[in-house]
Amino acid sequence: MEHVLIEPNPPRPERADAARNRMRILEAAARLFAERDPNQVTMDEIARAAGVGRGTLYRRYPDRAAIAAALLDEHERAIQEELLRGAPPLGPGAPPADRLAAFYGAMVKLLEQHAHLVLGTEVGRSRFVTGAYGFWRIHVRTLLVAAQVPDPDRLLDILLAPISPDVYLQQRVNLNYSPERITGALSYLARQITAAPTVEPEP
Amino acid sequence: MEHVLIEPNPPRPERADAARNRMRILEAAARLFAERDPNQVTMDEIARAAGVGRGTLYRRYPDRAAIAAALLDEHERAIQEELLRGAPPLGPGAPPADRLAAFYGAMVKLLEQHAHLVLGTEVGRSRFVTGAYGFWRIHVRTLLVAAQVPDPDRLLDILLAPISPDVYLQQRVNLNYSPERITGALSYLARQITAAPTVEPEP
DNA sequence: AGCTTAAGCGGACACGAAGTCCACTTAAAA
DNA sequence: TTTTAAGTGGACTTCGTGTCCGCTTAAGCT
Repeated sequence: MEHVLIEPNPPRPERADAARNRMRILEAAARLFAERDPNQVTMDEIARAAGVGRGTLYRRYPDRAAIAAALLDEHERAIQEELLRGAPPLGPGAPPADRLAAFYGAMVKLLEQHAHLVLGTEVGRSRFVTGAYGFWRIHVRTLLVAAQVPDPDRLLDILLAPISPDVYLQQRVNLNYSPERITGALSYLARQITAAPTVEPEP
Repeated sequence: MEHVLIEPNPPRPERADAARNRMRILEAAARLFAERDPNQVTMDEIARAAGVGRGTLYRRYPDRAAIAAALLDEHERAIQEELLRGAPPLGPGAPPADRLAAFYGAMVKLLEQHAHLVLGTEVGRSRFVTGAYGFWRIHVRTLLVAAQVPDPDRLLDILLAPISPDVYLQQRVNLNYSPERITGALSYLARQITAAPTVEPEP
């Protein structure tokens, strides 16, 4: 007996018109998201801007968040690649404190360009279930372990909280802080958190 | 010439039926918010649960956020009072590191009881424009100044980010961390951030 | 007590967005 | 060319929001 088929559902290649429409949708959505608060952009608008029917849009993307996630995907992948195999201090080789600071720097750069999009991906509590969030989490964990921070797990979500899109926009837009200033603050946080503990942990 | 009237609009006392309905609304909303995700509770539901018409509800509260804010108000006031005039380490008198840790502890306690409500107050980016947020901000600033942290302002929103309701619920519900563990992590953060800087600031 | 007035009330209504459904079209394999 | 099913698009249903306006009633005045 021979297993010719291993994949449970052999994925048919995408049809030509489907691919064309997918591109149209992504382009139209990118444009709309850029010029306005993504959460105010309606699915209908995106469909019309893409020259596509509602049904077509919903076929692939169940909501705005899915579209924003698709648009964000490549940028996030690029950073993930650099974290794993790029040059220090972002990639391996530098001390944990420097790498953590560099990670924050990369996230600020990402947010500076695409904060709208990241905000657009947030539907309810969705941020934490994204694949990307899990990746950042693991990365930070590795760095904290390397820095010998006690009980690193409890700190992960706390350290990722400041790079949520709304906190970033609060600092950037409402308070008019420069990206450099925010990066500086996060570097400070990175160094202080990876420094030797000031008090002994409970016995 | 004598100023008899200083207040520009002498506020008439609330009418009896109005007061009664306000209480009904608050009670009904508290119940609904407690048993379900506040953002899924509709204004119409609240009105019906309170035995009140839609118009009556909208007269006082323009949206869910306003109701949640009203419900939260007293609790937040209580904490603010303690921060200003309570016993150390929450109130004045203790070292800044301890006070910051105590502040985090108080916020965890608040979130533990009313995370739903705090979540309910969030409509769009509203969190940062609340009066309470401004208060926490000033308080933390005072502590950082006392601890001689360099350029404290840049750190304020970063240090408040971990006590946003969604980050708290992510740790508490999704990850099943105990409140004590979260408090512990935040205490660690408080101590490390107020400790002497590990590297010199830029010249 | 009766009268007056405006705050308060509540339900009907208009509007807009979400999401579904299904008959038609068309790419691509046979 | 025929076949087939993926793909399309727009009409339709459902649901929540917020407003509007005629009626009710608390409370001040005489």
